[in-house]
Amino acid sequence: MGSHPHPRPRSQEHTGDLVMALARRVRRAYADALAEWHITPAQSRALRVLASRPAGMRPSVLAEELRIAPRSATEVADALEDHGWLRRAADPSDRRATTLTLTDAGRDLVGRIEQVRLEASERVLAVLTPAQRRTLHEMLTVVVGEDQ
Amino acid sequence: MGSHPHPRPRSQEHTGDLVMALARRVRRAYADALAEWHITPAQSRALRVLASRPAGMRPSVLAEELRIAPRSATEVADALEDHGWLRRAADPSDRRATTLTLTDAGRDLVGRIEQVRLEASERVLAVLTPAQRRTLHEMLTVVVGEDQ
DNA sequence: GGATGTATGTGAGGTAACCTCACTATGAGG
DNA sequence: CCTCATAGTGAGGTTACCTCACATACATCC
Repeated sequence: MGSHPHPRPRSQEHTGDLVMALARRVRRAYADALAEWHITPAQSRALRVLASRPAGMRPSVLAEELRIAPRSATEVADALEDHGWLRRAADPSDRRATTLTLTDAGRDLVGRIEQVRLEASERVLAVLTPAQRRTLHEMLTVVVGEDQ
Repeated sequence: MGSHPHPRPRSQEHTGDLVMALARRVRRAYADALAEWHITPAQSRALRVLASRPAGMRPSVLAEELRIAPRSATEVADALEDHGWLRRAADPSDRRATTLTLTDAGRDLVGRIEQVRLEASERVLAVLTPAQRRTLHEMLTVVVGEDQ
């Protein structure tokens, strides 16, 4: 079962399908890169969100950022707290609320994750010339750019 | 809470992240397009695989194509059969085996799905010029092209 | 300064789409 | 014919999400 026995034509697929296929490849590369820390993609996304914003984020805001239900953000925060990458604290201004803050270990991890993700991304796109990579990056920025 | 209060810079994200962001958008567009038939993405992928190959495919081959466990292919086939889009039959040459064949309704559905998927894909990429879309398509073909 | 209504985070429990393991029925080779 | 491999599937587990209900706390209006 070593090599696939069907060199199927990719050319009939439309662009959206190619995007999905490439994304699958990138996702796999990312997952491999994250495996050493036993971190899931959702958790790494949460770490990045937390690092990109002032400390003391609320779980509900995290949920909104990750586009998941508030209840699910609690679970992601649980996991990160178990790993010691995040600390919960009471919000002094609202005693119902909790604040989420990265620990030093967590902040450190975000940097290292970003590095291996970047490398994984570059590995996937290595067949393109540098000029093509720039063009691709620009076009994707345009398409993804208009918010929402 | 209507519009997002943070026009965050996308420019710091690397290309792999942009690919993932675009894929999320395409996936959502596809899912919306498929909603009217109550079909999941996995089921639509299965339909396409079945349509792209001679009739009488084995569940194990379907599993391999979809890169899921054989047991999971059984479940996908169950769902498609429940919808009336697929028929199971005994394989005359091997009485352990089952063959999967699209019904007329199933084959018809594949065509209509392909149409709405194409439209969804084009809608997402509409901000690009036709020339840019061609370039993007070519580059993605190259990147995705080398099999495996 | 209570009553009323709303917002926050989380416990409890559900679901979809995958998984592994074990089993039955069948096929293939010595 | 005895052994071993293979095909499909039942049983049950896992993961990452979900909804609903609830305790607590804030906000407002009389």
